[in-house]
Amino acid sequence: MPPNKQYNRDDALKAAMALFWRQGFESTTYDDLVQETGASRYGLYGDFGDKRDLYLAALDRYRDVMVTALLGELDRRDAGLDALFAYFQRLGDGKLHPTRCPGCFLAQAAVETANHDEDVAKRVRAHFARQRRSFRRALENAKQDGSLPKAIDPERYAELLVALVQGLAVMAASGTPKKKLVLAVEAALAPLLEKSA
Amino acid sequence: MPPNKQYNRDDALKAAMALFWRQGFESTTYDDLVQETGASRYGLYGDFGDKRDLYLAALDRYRDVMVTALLGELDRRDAGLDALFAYFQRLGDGKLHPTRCPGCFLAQAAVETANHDEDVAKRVRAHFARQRRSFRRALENAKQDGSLPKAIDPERYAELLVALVQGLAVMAASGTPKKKLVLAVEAALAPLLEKSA
DNA sequence: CACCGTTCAGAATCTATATTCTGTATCTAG
DNA sequence: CTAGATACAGAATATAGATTCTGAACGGTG
Repeated sequence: MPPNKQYNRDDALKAAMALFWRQGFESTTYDDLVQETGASRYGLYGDFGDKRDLYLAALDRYRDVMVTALLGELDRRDAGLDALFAYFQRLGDGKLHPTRCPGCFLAQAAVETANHDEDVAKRVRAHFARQRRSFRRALENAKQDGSLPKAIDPERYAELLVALVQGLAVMAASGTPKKKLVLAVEAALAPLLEKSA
Repeated sequence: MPPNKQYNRDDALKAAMALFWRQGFESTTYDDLVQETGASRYGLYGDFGDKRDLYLAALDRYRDVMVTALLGELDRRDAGLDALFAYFQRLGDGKLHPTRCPGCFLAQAAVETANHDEDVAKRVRAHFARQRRSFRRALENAKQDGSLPKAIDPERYAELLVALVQGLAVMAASGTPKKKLVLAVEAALAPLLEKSA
């Protein structure tokens, strides 16, 4: 056919991301990727390099598109408790998952590949750090303006929220019903709402 | 050499568990297992069956030995807040990890293999349910005897703790320093200690 | 001391998979 | 309309890994 490509690089990357996300790195074959992306082997190798390169590109896309959308206003300097609540609202909505993949791609990468692959490990650490920073800043801003109960320590609590999000990802990935996940989130956010009496 | 086996079935299973735990299912080759267990291919196949069978046996051993030891008195009907705190103490100690594998084998299985393999998924679900039950019972017992702040809802909070533990596993597996994990635990347990004023 | 069953190390096999290669169709440019 | 470059599908290659098989070593038994 083609001096003009038959597939779109970004669409292919999106599809590859979804597939890696759903199946993990090792269980996904290059044939799977060719099929799922609708691209040609030739095109994929040309555009992205080998399987691992494509995986890294998929992780980066996840960070840039999915994580960024999820964090939303929580990424801003002036984010407060509202932004934090909105974040967990979005997390539950699942509207950000048009791909219908449960869990978090980066959490999966943390468990499956970060051990073997330093480039993956770097991305995972950076992701956790970003989350931690966002949560902590929101809590500290809230502390400043007095909307946070005295008992809450921003640094500690940010760490708890980071762990919570990874934990939710694990549970979601293995089919825990959403209702239970919502309970966990409620329990985690409740202490932030108490009267600072 | 041998009408008498040269290796011990239980030692081999222990070693296989540690290896799967460290590397995951797909990244672990049968040769790795032969080497690490010190067993012979012949013996391993004879005793356990194929790679997947051995993996399932390793998961079961993890449940029976590691998880059981970690839960400890928290598994008892009359466990209370003390038992809960002791549990998290042990979790941090790492004394239960002679294998020096960070994270939780079952959490890893949840992410890597539960999707593809219903037998793994069953074990993962059962594990979560067991944790959930233990946590919840301890919290409910505490509520009974008045040692739990009114604001805490046992069901919700148990769910949070389950998610927390999985999250800690993810973070530990990807090299988050222990200090941060301790902060998360402190944040999660603090609300259980407040004056029930 | 010979035999026998058991277990061993490692070779052989068979399959799956990543990666590269080939011939061909297609489009654009001149 | 032709040349040339591009991208395609799918074949060829190469490698890795799971599983099975083989000949030999060992210890018990008569």
